[in-house]
Amino acid sequence: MSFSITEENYIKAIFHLQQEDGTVSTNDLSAVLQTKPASVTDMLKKLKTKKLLSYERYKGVRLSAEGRRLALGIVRKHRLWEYFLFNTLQFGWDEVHEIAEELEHVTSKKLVEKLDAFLGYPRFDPHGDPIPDSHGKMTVRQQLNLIDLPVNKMAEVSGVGSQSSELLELLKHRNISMGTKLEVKRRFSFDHSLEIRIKGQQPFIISQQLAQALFVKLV
Amino acid sequence: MSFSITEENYIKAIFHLQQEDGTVSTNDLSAVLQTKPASVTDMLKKLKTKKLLSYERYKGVRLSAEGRRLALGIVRKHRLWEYFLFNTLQFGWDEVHEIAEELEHVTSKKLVEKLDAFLGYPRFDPHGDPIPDSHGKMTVRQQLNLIDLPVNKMAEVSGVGSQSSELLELLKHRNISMGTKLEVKRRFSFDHSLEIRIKGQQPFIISQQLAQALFVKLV
DNA sequence: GAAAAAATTTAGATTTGTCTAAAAATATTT
DNA sequence: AAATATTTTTAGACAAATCTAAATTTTTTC
Ligand SMILES: [Mn+2]
Ligand SMILES: [Mn+2]
Ligand SMILES: [Mn+2]
Ligand SMILES: [Mn+2]
Repeated sequence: MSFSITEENYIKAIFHLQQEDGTVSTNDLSAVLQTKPASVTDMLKKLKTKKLLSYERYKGVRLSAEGRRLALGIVRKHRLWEYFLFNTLQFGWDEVHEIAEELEHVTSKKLVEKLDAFLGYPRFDPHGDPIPDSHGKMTVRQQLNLIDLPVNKMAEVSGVGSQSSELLELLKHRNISMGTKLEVKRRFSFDHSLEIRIKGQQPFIISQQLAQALFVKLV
Repeated sequence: MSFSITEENYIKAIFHLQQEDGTVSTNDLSAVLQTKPASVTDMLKKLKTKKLLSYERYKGVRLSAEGRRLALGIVRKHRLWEYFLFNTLQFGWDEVHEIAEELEHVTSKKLVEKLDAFLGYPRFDPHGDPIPDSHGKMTVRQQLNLIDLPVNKMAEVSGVGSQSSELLELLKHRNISMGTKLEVKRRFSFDHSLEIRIKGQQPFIISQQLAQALFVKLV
């Protein structure tokens, strides 16, 4: 069976929302996909008949095993293309997501496998998110929210919590990117801001919001 | 203004048919695009209102300057992706066209330019067809149909007249590919077959049909 | 230059994915 | 537990791209 780009976008959105919530509501989907709730309801009925998810009126939705498999395939393509755009074509962090949003729908299975091989079977995309392998398995990275990093422990930036261009703009300005080594020097309880020091630079202060959007792993 | 994948496929098909004919008929388009003539008529009316072509009932169709510009952009993307698939990802000759048929619709302008730079600004795709540059200009290669190559003149394969998998299968079997150096040793008027010799191999005979599907340039 | 054949267009219907407005179900307050 | 608010679904409509069947125009044949 094959699926339209629209159907694929729904399945991927449900997959991501499910990570947080378990079951996914019509309104959440409508917000993420920028469509009206009525349209979401129609599509859910359709995807149910295609056995990609379980759905009962007013009860929310969950992917079936088949739906999950499909979602993982799309996420795999999305993240592999992001890796390609960032590492091979030198795109910026903030530019890759939007383009991958289209590339993820290219259907050739063989293309995905060849691209994966060409890139050297990368395990994480430019935002630090894991890339599912051809069986849908992904490495779970034990990463820590920067806000929880103990003082004076050296750590390395390994992920971001959002791909908004606003966040990525700030990170560029602050000179923080994937792999940046840093430690927390001090915590200010007034506004929960943090003083951090990037290896080899002067310390500076970042907001609570920024710290919550960054993930690190100890080194 | 932006265009749907369907609209882009129509514009590209008209562009290719125009190369041969000048003006393009509804039936020709319907054959190439595998749709009914009635559907083609509907789309032509629509593309006319978008100023991509000139069209009058029963008179056939021609791209406008704007339509031509769009077509060249799509052809550029198609052939760059084919080059990428063939040279970077090691796909076979016969596999790249179908995949490029999808990739050509990815919208990012910056992606095309970065891809072009990464590939080293190639001028010909894996089938020997010229790749338009970012201004829509393409190198016209002075190539010769193999059927017209004089006897005992060394030449190099530079293009194929079709991308059917049947042709490409035969070429693979016969060990002929882009850049193969060969000469015509003899011509048989009975069936217009040719005896050719690939540099460093024993001579063998190819059919008229095959010779007509191959383009060469003198070396 | 009619008549017949072929090409093309029109009319009306269908599928997909969307929308608005209104109704129904569920959740939250008081 | 009623009243109110929120969420979700239904009903009916619409644009895009397609189709079939019938009508029209152009081209070819006699
Ligand atoms: Mn997408
Ligand atoms: Mn990502
Ligand atoms: Mn295409
Ligand atoms: Mn080609």
